[in-house]
Amino acid sequence: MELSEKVYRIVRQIPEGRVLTYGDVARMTGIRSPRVVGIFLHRNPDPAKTPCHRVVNHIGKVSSGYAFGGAEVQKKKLIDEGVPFVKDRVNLRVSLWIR
DNA sequence: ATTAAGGCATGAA
DNA sequence: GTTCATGCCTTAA
Repeated sequence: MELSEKVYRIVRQIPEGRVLTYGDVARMTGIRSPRVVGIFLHRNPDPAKTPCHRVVNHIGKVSSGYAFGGAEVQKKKLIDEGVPFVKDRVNLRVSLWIR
């Protein structure tokens, strides 16, 4: 199985209103580099099954390039799901999905 | 089967 | 808050 599928699996398991960082996803998938995760999410995103909009960088800000249409959409979706945005940033302490 | 290139987030000072 | 440097995986020929 390609690691990319693993990444998507994890992302799919992210509950609504919660987010993860690329680094966390990388660790869960066993990838040694978080950048690969970002590449996967940007390259082969499955809009219907892969909520890549729930993946943000370790600062809580949405990463560059959004497969669904734009970072604004991603931000809006997150807010819509109940993720509090504070000045274009998410409170990872609160919204970060833990296991 | 191998080589080559591309593209992205993290950590530390 | 900023800047610098790094490694890794996928796809294509």
